[in-house]
Amino acid sequence: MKPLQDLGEKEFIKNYDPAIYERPNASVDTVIYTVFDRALHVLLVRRAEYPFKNMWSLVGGFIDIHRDSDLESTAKRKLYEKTGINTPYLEQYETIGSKTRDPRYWSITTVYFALLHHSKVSLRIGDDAVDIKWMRITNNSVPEVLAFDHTEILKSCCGRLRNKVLYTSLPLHLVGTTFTLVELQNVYEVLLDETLDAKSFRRRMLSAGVIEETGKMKLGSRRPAKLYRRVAGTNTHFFMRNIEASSY
Amino acid sequence: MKPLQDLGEKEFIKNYDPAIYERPNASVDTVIYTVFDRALHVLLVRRAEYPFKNMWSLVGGFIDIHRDSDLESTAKRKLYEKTGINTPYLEQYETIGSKTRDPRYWSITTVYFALLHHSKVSLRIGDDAVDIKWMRITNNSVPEVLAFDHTEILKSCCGRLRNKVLYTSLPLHLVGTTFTLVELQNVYEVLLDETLDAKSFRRRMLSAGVIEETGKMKLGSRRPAKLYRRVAGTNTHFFMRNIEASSY
DNA sequence: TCAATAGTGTCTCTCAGACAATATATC
DNA sequence: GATATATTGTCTGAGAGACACTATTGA
Repeated sequence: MKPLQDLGEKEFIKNYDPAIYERPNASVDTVIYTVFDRALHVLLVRRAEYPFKNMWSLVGGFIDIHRDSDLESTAKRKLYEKTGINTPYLEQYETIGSKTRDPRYWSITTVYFALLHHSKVSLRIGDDAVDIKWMRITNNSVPEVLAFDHTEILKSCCGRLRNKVLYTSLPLHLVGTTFTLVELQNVYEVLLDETLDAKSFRRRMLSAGVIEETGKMKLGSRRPAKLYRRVAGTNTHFFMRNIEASSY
Repeated sequence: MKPLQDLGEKEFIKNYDPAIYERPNASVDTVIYTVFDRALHVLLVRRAEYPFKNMWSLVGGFIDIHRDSDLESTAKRKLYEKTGINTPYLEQYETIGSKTRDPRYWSITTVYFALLHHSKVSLRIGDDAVDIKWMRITNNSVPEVLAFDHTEILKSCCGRLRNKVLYTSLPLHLVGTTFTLVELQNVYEVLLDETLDAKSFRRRMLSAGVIEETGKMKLGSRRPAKLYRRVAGTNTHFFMRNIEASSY
């Protein structure tokens, strides 16, 4: 006869009652970025309920252990509810967990950030919010006090984004499916809050092998500009050298 | 009289019963790295209980909402239990959460990695393990199947470490409090699995301003070598250019 | 033809790689 | 002095910045 302390794995799991331990509450928040009007914007919702009722917060919510198969599913579900977008660029940023960040309980949130082109978005308020808006972020400062620790999270996440722009092709996800190099450069400039040299910028992007000509031109300004697209199947490019931003 | 649906924040929180929602179970795992015998090593413990009883796993455990004030506290507590070290270099790597990664429940784990010099460590088995060991990692391959999804986590974490070594001064946390440049170079070489040019390496490290001479020498080989230390109060240095590893 | 915007030519600078050369200890 | 290890000198090359220059359109 097996001793009690060695019931075997299946038996152990069957008898395991998770409710006997007090556990933190887990949620997911996503910093949804887009660029328009020559500025970085973040999607915020105004909370419908306590705590922090009526305050603006990041887009997020609890993990629904029946609907969500993994963490990213939670992020995508909430993001889809608010924007109607299914497959944005989504990257896990960090996880914050502490006894004090939520007045109700020991709380964990895993923060993602999403990059998307605003043209694809149709904003929906949903049932956990009373309002939704794009908040303009200027000079890396967040002009509004958000619910929970979201102000802090947003600030550090913007720092991370800004930093990654120095050595990656991430901003490709903030322009449309086709774009001119000037448009792409503008996005880089907005994120870095700094003007870039056109020649260096184009050399860098074109030699990275992440974009290709569509053969079409964008008209409407003076000289028409070549339209590019992302090369299908390429991942984010990591440059060997940073953009040497003057203010760093 | 206030309507029921607007009791106010304090009242709302007082009446909030977290147990009515089914929640994921949250834990923290830490990939504890050190370098000796010209190889990267990771600390593993052999699990005392189901699930995955007797299998090797990363150092980790549940968040104790009464003892741990935040996520990093959990990581530090478990790390201290196993190594006796209080203040290693600790960096959050990623958070994995899914319905399937733990056979018992929807499970989340936040993964940290720690860098330390093995001389400071005194291994202790603790009460959730039956054994503990440094596992040698060769050529970025993990030679053992670990509990849960820890094999996968360890592999990707090693990739991240290796990558960060190309553009940061992280390996400073893998050498002793004083060290020679040759020792530091050796650690870089082990992590990158590649020999580096001494002149380039020294130029890079010395111009970064993160190390300083102690004035002492390390004897014992042929020509004595200058001993350096980390400059107090400096953070990890991010180089503007990567080490141009030949195999990438 | 002019103004505006797109796009190029080309010089310099910095820092990584390559590798020969030098320095300082023990034997 | 021979040898092993630490450390330096210096040339080359890639890719970033600077900036003047050319190209292509609409008005």
